Amino acid sequence: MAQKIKLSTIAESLGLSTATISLALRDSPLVAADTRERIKEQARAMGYIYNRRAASLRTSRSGIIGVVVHDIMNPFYGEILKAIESELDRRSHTFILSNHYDSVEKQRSFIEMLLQLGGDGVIMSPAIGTPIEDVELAENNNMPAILVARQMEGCDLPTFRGDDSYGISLATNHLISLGHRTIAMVGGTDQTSTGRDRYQGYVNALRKAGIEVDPELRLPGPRSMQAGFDAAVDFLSLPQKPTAAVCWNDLVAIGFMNGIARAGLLAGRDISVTGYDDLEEASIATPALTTVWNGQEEVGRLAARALLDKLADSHALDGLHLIKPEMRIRQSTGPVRPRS
Amino acid sequence: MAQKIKLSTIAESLGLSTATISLALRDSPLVAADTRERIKEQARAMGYIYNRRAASLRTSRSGIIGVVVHDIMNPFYGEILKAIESELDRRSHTFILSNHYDSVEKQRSFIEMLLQLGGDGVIMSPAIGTPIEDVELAENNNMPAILVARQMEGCDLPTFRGDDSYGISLATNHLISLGHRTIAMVGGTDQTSTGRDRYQGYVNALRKAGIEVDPELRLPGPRSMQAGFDAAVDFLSLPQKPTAAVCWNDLVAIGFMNGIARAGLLAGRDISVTGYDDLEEASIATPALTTVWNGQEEVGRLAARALLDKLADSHALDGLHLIKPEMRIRQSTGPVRPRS
DNA sequence: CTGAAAGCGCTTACAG
DNA sequence: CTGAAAGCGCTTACAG
Repeated sequence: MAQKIKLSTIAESLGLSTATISLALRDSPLVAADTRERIKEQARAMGYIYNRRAASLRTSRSGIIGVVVHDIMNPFYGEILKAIESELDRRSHTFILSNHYDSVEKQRSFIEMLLQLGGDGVIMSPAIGTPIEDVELAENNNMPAILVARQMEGCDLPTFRGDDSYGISLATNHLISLGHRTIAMVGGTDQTSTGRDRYQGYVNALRKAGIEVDPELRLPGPRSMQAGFDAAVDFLSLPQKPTAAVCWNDLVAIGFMNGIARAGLLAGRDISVTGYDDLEEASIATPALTTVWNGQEEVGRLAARALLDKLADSHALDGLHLIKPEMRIRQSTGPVRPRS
Repeated sequence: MAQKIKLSTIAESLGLSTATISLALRDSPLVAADTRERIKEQARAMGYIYNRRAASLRTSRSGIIGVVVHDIMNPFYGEILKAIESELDRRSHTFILSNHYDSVEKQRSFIEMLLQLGGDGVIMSPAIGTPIEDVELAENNNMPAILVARQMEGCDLPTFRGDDSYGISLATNHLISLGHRTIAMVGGTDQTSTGRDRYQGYVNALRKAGIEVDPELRLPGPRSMQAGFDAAVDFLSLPQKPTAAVCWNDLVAIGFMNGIARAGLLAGRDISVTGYDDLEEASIATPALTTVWNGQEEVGRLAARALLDKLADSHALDGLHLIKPEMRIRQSTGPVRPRS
């Protein structure tokens, strides 16, 4: 390649100053329209590449937004990210993505890296055990943070997530209305706000229906397809012989349906199964999965907007914003059939 | 927050020069060990944040690597990304991710953005129709590019992908050895090198076995679960009544298995189905999917290493590097059973 | 409407 | 072993 083209290269070639070039390239009305055009044309012709680092050093705005979630390969987060992406894209922000895999260290080093890069803000689904100092690190260094999908105790940051307790009670009530009385809860953990809320929603729904809560019917575990698949074995050997399973999410539910299928059992006929999230895959699964729509796109979109609003420093929308989940009834649930 | 801490803030507080601080923080042996410790301690205490933009402006190295693929939500790319991530992480590079969704424009604006940010290099799975100029744009501006999963004609850049033609012939031969003679190919497009190679591999395997190739048995389409699901309907109404389907990838195959299940047909018993990629989900699917391991982790890891090597400018590994696929036989394929 | 000059926060020869 | 000074490529008051 030839020599590096910079503002001053263009300026010299046109007999103008760098100030004029800089203004013209950013469409400033301070530069005469025809001068502006001439400059832009020349920049194009010379293959000029705007140096954002230099600009950002000067303006202390980088146009970079960080996003860190548990695992981008999980379609639940994928759908949130997609919404964030399309929202940021239209406002020409760059977004930098990272997984934290629930490692607080990995998450912290991401935040530090983002600060070093001069990130304008960060959207995060906090890792389990995130100390409040880690989000304060961002905030204190002028990098506002927005939380998605998970909540943090004692933290007033704008937070967008589904109403898990309510959502899971929809699923539980649906099963109860089909006549199920022995209902297991498969997957999840008490270590996240989501986990606690979902279990609580399940418990509340049972109690309200006058069904005794049996802690042994809870099969906690990871939130993956593989985990659901594995849990099927434990489920089938429970002495209580549950007739239905409220699964933590769609991935667990799909894995679980595959798991019981290996034992010759069909979801919706032999065992009723509900998911959570309403991923694209839910309606394709066989049988089609009864699940709870959890508003991932909504969460992503609102979070991105909240951040951009905060950067444009309009009014801050601190605190929790709950998205109302909705039931999606399909084929994986049906009237109770006693298990032999 | 208080006032911004920079090198000079630390320097003044310690009565040293910024040069010494800068060197000490980067562990230069030019600074006495105890001075170095004192400086680091002070930096920590003051909450100093290294300004990478400033450093990068000076050194013209940013530590940023761009990665752009069709769709990060596709687990095939997800597995490649995971391998790249773990490889880059250990060398403390930041990676910026983007989807191009096969839009050449979106891909180009990503490359331009990366150049503006001073990206050190880019790993890409080129969008359909990517003009050679777009990768040259990167290369000419001193940002080396590495290709993964897809090849570009007339382009000698280091490229890492599976041997698609060979891999699909493994799947086809497996079906032929089970007695299948009427084998459909489901999903895929001629617009990518991968698509052409896979179709060719299928055609070659059939010819070698003396089976006539019937173009109507090809059902091209997108490479998603939904597409496989939809294709099942077309497949079942083919007058040739194929007994087996070579699917473009695991997603298509899983969707396809679900699709035929809706018609009461079981993969492996009624119709034999093969996938491609050997995603984590393949072994969990019911029936477990017979598929072809395509070395995603291998592709990601090698690509990341090749890029880092190129940046450290050791020997360049230009040209095509094929990963040898391997057959994974599970339950979704079985001996031919004539369809009524 | 355009230009001269300072400064963003680093790193790197060059001195000492 | 440490310091003074220039410079990376922009943008932004400030003049004119």
